[in-house]
Amino acid sequence: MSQSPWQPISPAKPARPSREPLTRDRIVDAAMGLLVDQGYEAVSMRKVAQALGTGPASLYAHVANKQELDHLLVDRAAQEMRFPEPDPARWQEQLKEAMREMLRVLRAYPGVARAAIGQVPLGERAMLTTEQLLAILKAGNVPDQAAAWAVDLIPLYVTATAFEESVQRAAEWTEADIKTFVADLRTYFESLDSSRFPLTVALAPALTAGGSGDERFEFGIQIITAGLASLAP
Amino acid sequence: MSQSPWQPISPAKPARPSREPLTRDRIVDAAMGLLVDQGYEAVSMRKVAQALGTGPASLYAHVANKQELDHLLVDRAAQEMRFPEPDPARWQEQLKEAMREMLRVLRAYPGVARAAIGQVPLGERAMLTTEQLLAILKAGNVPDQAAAWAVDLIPLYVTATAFEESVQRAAEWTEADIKTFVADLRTYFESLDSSRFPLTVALAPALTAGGSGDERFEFGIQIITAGLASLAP
DNA sequence: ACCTGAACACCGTTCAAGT
DNA sequence: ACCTGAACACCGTTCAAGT
Repeated sequence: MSQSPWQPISPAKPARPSREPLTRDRIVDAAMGLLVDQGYEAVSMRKVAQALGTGPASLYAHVANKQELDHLLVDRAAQEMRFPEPDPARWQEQLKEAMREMLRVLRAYPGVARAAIGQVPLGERAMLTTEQLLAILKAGNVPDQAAAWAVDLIPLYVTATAFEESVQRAAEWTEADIKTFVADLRTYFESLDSSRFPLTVALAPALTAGGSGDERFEFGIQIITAGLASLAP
Repeated sequence: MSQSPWQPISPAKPARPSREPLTRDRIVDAAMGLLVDQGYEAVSMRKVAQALGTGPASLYAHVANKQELDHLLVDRAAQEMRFPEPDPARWQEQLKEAMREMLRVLRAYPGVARAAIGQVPLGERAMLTTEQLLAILKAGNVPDQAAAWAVDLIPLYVTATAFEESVQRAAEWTEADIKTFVADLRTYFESLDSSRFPLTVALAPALTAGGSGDERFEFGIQIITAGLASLAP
């Protein structure tokens, strides 16, 4: 080492703001960091800029606007999804595995679902997930038009599910809070006027079952898979 | 007329703010008015207050917060939904009719879907729609647990669909803008590297078909109905 | 009890000015 | 070309003070 280790040649810097130039990637990194440990609400242009030691205006040289940043977050998450190799003999189970994988990643980044909802996924990585879903559907002989609409329906369902969960998470509910809420809800349903709400009263236990969300989700992907299978020759 | 027509007995008022007392209903009326002619983004506590000739703080005596106002808007819309009388012989078609009716109303109040997404519908009118959906499913002999989860899945799908549409509407796209966008999208899909995106390229026409949304929605409700039917004995 | 003005702690985005 | 400070036009919510 010919160079002094305790003092670089370039002039001293204000310690904090590492003077690496701003890039799209650094902005997305910072935004993802905020999202993971403070939730989607914390992902504002101002807070992202602050995390990078600069002002909000600086971001606009690299990102068109907040919406584009949202798109980039979704694409970053899509990157982590891993789908099975299409196998015609197992396509229905594989479709379910793919949907579970999508939900797994959306749960790992709570808040990404909020950025993704109602968004046409045109990022490169998001489009690769579409391609892979199409491959599984084609392996199952689902007709082209049905497959095309299915790759719209599937992310819509999975994202909406993750979004619902993230709303609860944002309220910082613990497992116990949810349990209490579900129990209260059941009592409330049972207490309704049974001449006006006969089925809500009678089905109160079923309506409040599957609180964790996993069973509900399994039901949903079962419905979608069975519905698609009914269209395959 | 014993009273001077040009000067009421009570002291002159600034013409605009009719001094009817604030009520929940008046607040929801004003919010709904804003939502209908300026979109969901215009529904802020401040703008609603302004429309009522008062300040934002005044609303908090009648409405807990913005979230509760959102719930009230959803319930107001739910009130307009009309469902068919359950008929065991026609339950599948009736279920589709019910979903079309839900979408019809959500489209009539563009923006309500944004307030409804990820929200457990606990308003009285919203719960009546749940009750009526349950009735149709029970007419079809769908098992209790499946029916219970279905009344979660169905509004989730319909609301997510309406939400997607409302995002486009909020961007103030005309019919022609959408046509152009879809055409560009198709060209884009076709131009992709077909070794990485073989199916996206091959299915480009199918992926961009059904731009109006009606065909896509019919596909979705067909999938859901068929999936549920597969669970009925 | 209901209403209000003013304040607090935030947003996204733009723009002229700097380097 | 990239970055910045300051400003613009907004948010939801709270609170002490009024009637």
